Amino acid sequence: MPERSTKDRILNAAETLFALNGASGASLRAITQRAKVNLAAVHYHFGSKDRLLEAVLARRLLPLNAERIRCLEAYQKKAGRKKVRLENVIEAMVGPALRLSRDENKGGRIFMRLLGRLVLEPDARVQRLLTGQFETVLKKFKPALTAALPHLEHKVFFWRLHFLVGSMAHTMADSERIQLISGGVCDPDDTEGTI
Amino acid sequence: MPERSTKDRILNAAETLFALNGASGASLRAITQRAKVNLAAVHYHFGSKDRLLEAVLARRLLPLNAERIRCLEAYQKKAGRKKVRLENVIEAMVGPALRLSRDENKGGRIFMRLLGRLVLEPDARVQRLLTGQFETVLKKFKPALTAALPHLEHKVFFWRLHFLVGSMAHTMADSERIQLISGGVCDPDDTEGTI
DNA sequence: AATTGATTCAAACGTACGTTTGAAACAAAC
DNA sequence: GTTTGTTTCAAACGTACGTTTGAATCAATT
Repeated sequence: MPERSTKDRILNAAETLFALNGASGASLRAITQRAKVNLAAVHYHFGSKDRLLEAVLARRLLPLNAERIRCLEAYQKKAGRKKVRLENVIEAMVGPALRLSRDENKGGRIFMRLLGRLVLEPDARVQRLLTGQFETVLKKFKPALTAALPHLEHKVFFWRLHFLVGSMAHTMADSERIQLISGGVCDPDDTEGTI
Repeated sequence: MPERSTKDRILNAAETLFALNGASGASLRAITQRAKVNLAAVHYHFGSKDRLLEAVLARRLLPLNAERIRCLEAYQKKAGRKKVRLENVIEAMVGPALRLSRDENKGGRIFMRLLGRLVLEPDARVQRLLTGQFETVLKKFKPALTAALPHLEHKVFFWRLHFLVGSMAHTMADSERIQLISGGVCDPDDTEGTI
């Protein structure tokens, strides 16, 4: 394997352990040990544990959300004056995330699992981090979505969105449980089936 | 207010703080302080923090699951040789939980929120605790459910169950987010609407 | 009043954590 | 070869946590 920089080794180890044990459950000592790096390196390169988590998120979330917006705008351009079809709006939203989650060498699955966990994380700073990231995307998508679903009440729309987020978070965070509960009938790695 | 026993005061404080801050995020010091009880009282009455969490869960989960099974069996008795209708099976599953969540003086809402959080909690012991409780219920409900949905593949069935659990967990744990994200259109306290 | 058992209390213990420190190792420029 | 700035390292610091301890308090019994 190619020797990566200290910074990247820390980011990768942190991503994995944050995903497995939660943000407060993964200690810097465990992370630096896994990354084969000195404990103080985290504070040298990132400043604190919180900022390390920020960096872990930003590394994947910034490109992901940029790609989502890029996709949506491509559909909007293609549609011209007409509204974008619902399935395309959804594709622009979910597609980039799924493509990332499949891109194993970019740590996709692990990151998705981390994301699912963090959505339910109690910590207030984590929540601010996430909603801040998501709000910019939501702002872009909301008009397109409401236009594509004119017959739907606002209320119903938001509830559906809410349930969808919950399902996604649960699916991403707990991909083992369904295997256990279903007695092995369902395969969480079957990404196509999941969609 | 009626002065309750030390044990109950601890259970109530623990339930609230576990729900607000997560199982590992709520310290015994914060719990005992809220309960106006000495720190050592937790270990005297419950033995350890883990067993305190168990007690918090058991206090509500045992009656809840018993009620679920009781409801289902009542429907089965009424149906005689015929199979129980799907909506009744679901009522037996979700109804008792919702009735509990509405029963404010039994701490329903708080406990539901705790439950939603714990489902996504990384900790392995917590998971074993929950799945252990849920399995007995699932065993009772599975035949009734598959009978009520004969046309559905096993695979699809379990996926739907999985998504449902995720939605419920998210809804129960994060009742504030939908208000924030919807700009106040959705009211998380509107239990009827939620169903 | 004395005894017993259950409960409460303040204080301490040991451990794990995030963070800080100051010196050592390293690399590049002169 | 010396200097300069960056990166690594072992060690320690302070804090918060779960847990333990042993004495004090309380309530009921004899």
